Amino acid sequence: MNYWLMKSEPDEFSIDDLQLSKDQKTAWQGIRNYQARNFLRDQVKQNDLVFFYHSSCKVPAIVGLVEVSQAATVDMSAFDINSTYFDKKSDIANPKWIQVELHFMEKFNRPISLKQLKADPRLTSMVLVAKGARLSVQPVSTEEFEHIMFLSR
DNA sequence: GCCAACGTTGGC
DNA sequence: GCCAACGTTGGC
Repeated sequence: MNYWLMKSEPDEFSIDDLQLSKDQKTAWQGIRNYQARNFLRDQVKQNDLVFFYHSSCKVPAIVGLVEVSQAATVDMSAFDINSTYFDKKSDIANPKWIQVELHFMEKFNRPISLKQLKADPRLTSMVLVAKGARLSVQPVSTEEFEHIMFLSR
């Protein structure tokens, strides 16, 4: 079992959008960064737990917990010319981009802001708080996971 | 909206 | 394969 953090801009897709969706599941499409793609392809497994992070918004924060309901499959949005995630250099005979499926678990009563995460001495080695960390799919250690779950209660 | 940090592209 | 130029991310 591994733990992850995945970023989403709430204006695009928020934890509320996921909770209110029909089956509370979403295809996590549009990852167009190789490091993030490699995590999705090689390490993110079914039943892994994922912190849902809101980025590029008023209060950047971990806002909830989701579960990987399906491991890596091909992200077909790369071949959809009408998709915002269309990648004209992507070849359907040799798919490059990967998606997973996420399932809603909970929305935190107490979201944990980036400010709070940065200030916490137990979280100084989190990928998220590292300078210039832009990675949109990133690993979370067991210790970090448990501490953040504690903070959310 | 600014801009620092980072990733990608492409000329050489 | 280097690296300057460019594009993107994302906090502030």
